[in-house]
Amino acid sequence: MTYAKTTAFTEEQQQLARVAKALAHPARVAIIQLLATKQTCISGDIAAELPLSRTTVSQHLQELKALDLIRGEIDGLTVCYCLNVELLRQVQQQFAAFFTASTANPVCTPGSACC
Amino acid sequence: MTYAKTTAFTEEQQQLARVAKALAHPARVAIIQLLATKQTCISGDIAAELPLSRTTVSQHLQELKALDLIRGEIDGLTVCYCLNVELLRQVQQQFAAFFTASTANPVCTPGSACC
DNA sequence: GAAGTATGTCGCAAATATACGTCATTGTAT
DNA sequence: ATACAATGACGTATATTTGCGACATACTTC
Repeated sequence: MTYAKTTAFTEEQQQLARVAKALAHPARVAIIQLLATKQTCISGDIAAELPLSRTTVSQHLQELKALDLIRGEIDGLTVCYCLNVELLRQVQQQFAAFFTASTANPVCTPGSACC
Repeated sequence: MTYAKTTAFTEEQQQLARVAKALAHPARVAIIQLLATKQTCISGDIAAELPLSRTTVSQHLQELKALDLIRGEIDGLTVCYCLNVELLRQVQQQFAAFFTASTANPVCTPGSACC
């Protein structure tokens, strides 16, 4: 052990990674885009639009719901899923802050003096 | 087989998911943050700051490099990793567009008439 | 050239993600 | 009540990710 491992990951890093993981599958990206544009957001309708089986889509819905990015409302026999717009805006801020911090003041770029 | 699977995932959805997957691990988030702030970006130094073994960090570096989010320059015995700021800005735009489209005009929110 | 250092690749084990069929539950309609 | 529809939970098979030690390579230094 030539190296000392001093710091663990910050809560901020874990939070960003958690949300990124939720978006790390095309189906979940598609689900959010669907919910943003469709008037109806019934579970079965969502599944019908995706090239995956209904149960698989249901799983993806549960993952998004577990992070509270979407909410599900039971309406009789069907379930209506909606975007948690408020949380999505917060997440957007987090990503924006992360990217801005990463690109704002590049001290080390290819060819620069740092290396 | 009650459902017809008409559409596959768009290239846009896959691209966003690909980048999101790169950010879906705290170590990779931490690496990007490190590269953004440190003057030096030598592989070994990066590994020393993370609570992971050197080989594991090397793997995460390769993953980021595969997406061209970071670049590696061999400088004699050491390797200097730098952010691809240009690409990061593009990615930031992609995420911003995605989130904005998702939150801009919420037709279906909990309690609304859509369900 | 011999010794030492920095790095990436390889192989492996464990954990996690993905996809889907089957089933149980719950509500609707006849 | 009986039959049917929509949904999520469960089990399972396969694929991918994660983490790491051992090794190979390449460069530096003596």
